[in-house]
Amino acid sequence: MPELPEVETMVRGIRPFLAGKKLLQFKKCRCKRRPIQCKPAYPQLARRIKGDNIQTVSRIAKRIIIEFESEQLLVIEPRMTGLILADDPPSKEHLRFEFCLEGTNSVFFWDRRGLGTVTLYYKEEFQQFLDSGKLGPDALVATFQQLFEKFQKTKRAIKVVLLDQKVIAGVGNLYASEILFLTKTHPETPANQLSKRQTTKLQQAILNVLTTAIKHEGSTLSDGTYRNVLNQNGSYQNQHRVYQKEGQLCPNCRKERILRIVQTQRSTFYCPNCQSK
DNA sequence: CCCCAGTCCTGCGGGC
DNA sequence: TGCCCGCAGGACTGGG
Repeated sequence: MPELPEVETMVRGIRPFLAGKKLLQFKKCRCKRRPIQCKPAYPQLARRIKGDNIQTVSRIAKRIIIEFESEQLLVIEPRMTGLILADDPPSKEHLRFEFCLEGTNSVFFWDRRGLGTVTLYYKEEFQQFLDSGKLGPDALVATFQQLFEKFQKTKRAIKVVLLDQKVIAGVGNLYASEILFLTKTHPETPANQLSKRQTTKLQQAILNVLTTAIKHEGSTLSDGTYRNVLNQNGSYQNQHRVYQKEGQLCPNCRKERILRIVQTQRSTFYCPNCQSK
């Protein structure tokens, strides 16, 4: 499940294949399944970028941003199982789109569950979206002050708040548990009960966990879905301390076992000893 | 406005 | 052995 580190790894991987290249065609693959959500609808979307030159490839939170010379932005959200591949895809069955490029290999968007989305914006239109506040600050640049102000405004559990993309954008279910373990914070702690000192620690842990995960090219879980653009596994799953470790001894205190609870229909993992209320 | 349950989707694994 | 059901969760929708 691509979160910020996995999407960052994808972006770094496809940049050499896409930046500075002419997009001959953005081709929809023959796929019998329900098509990926596309705005504007295909083929209008493809028509607007056919023959356009790709200038930059970047990332905001869990979104991939491909900027064209025409000042349009193609924004890809991989969501649960979407992958960008510069290699042969794992199965043709779930191929969704092909970037047909001039003088180089194709790049593919592959998505098993098909929950991903593709949206084409005009530059100013995307800026309006960013200004609307629907997306909070990117997790790698969010400041202590931004976090503390938003935490103060809600008594929702901190784990739930970390997943709220309006508060901080880029953290997903996996990294939220890992981050709270590092700061020894109970996941059910009301956000407005976090002190300035605890919030400072949390902000540092967010940076620490996400940048370390980027260095390890993200996490490939047991379902094996996430791969980098060359179809290789990430390795941060080997550094996981609590995520999917229910029943195992806590790697910190080595006394208690990791618990799993459900918060807003999502699993949370924590150590009841290290992360006491 | 705030918050949460439901929804989309497919593949896997447990239980019978 | 094979079928069925529940579960995985990112982000959006609707309703209390």
